[in-house]
Amino acid sequence: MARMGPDERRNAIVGAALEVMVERGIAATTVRHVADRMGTSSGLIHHYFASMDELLADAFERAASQDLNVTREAMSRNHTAVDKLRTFFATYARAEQDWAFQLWLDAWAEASRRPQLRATSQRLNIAWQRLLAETISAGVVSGQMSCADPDAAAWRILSLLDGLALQAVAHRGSIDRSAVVTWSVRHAETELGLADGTLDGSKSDAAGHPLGSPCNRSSRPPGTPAPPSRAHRLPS
Amino acid sequence: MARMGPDERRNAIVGAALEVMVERGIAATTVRHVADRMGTSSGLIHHYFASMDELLADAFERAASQDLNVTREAMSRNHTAVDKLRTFFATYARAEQDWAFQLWLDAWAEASRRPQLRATSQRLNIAWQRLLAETISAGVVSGQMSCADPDAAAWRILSLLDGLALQAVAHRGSIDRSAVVTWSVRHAETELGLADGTLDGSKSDAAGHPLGSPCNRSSRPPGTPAPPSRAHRLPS
DNA sequence: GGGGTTGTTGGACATCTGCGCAATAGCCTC
DNA sequence: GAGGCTATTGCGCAGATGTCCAACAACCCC
Repeated sequence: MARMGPDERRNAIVGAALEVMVERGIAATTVRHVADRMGTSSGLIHHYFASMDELLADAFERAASQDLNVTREAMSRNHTAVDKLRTFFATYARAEQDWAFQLWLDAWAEASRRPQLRATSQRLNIAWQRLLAETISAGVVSGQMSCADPDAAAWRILSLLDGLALQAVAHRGSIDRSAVVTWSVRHAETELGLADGTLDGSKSDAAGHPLGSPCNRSSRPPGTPAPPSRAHRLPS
Repeated sequence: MARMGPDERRNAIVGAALEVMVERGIAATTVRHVADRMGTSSGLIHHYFASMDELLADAFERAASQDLNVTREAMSRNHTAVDKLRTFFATYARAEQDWAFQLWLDAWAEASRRPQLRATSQRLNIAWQRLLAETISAGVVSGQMSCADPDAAAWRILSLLDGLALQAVAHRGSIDRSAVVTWSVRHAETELGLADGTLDGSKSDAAGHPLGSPCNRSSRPPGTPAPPSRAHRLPS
């Protein structure tokens, strides 16, 4: 209906697609659902996106890169590698927000059959790993931590986090949710030669950024005005 | 065409479904594909399975429980907990066979929207964890290894394995395939207070079962006569 | 061999899929 | 206000989807 400029419209489409993807899953998201969500025709979507794969990849990128940027920015406010790592675990969203991590699950599964989505999810996964690896490297240089292979350690820390979150999200009840982060933190401490408790979230002595809760990023699915409405669509 | 008894036919359907699931992914498997694969009509499938969810769950169960049983059986041929663990890593298939692990990826992603599939994948995931946990417990009792919480350690070891395999399968090239098992083994050794190299696969001193390669289970997708054909359908 | 049981067929049903295209409607410039 | 640019429509296309059901055919028992 409302006539928009190309950038604005593209943005609106990506936003609507993201909402649908959160509700129905990446695999079940269709052009018509996205169009209905925006209140426009389905032809419009194909005017801006050459294929469904491209749209899904762009929408996933928005959700995932936003999470990454929030964490990256929060970490940049810390000065020492240990503080940065503590912030990393404190702001790590995937493990805490089902809708965001379910998106990752969908992306990993779909990756083998949607080239553009795979490229995006791989790029972002590597970005997460590099963020960790660079922090670890800095910590080694500064002498705060010890690690023979920061690159490998980063993959292990991230993979344990993902593997545990996977169980918590896909199989509710198998693993206590708090254990996902607790265990990952403990593993990181061991891996990096840090004393037990060094990376625990409670002692957030970093700069005075107002992190009320451990989850500081967009705590609701995109476009969802209030949490209750999501409970309808995604009954736990 | 050929008239079969109920058990035989149900079995044939599950087998055909599994082939299609491996080729096209769980989400893209349809009744007609399965029927075509068997050379029968599509109506026949619904005569034996009330819904698609039920069929997918049964087929996934066959693939996953077979892998579990092979590993369990191989481990039972060892006498010490350390030997059992070594066999566990040596026969762990998910990390090595893309088609099997891709099935797990699909199942985890689909779990939130297919109740029966979720129940099955959760049950089997827990079975894997218990297999590990019980072995660790036995090792602690025998004094071979030390571990304050075998149950939690089992989840961590399994999750790191899954998290690493996830990257190797979904994002080919991110992680060296051999690192998936190597890193997991090292982590398990640290977690259980074992000396480095204790769980390495090369020193397979167990009973004389003919394990030519580290992968001892069904090394090809179900129903696939030769590996080359899979390369066509699942280009790496 | 006849009759009943039951595995199997093949298509109907309504709905959905990604994609493309002519026609339309809104906005900006002159 | 006229003209042109372009965002947007609305439907068509060819095919796929899960589910259901009356009809058919193969088998076994009597």
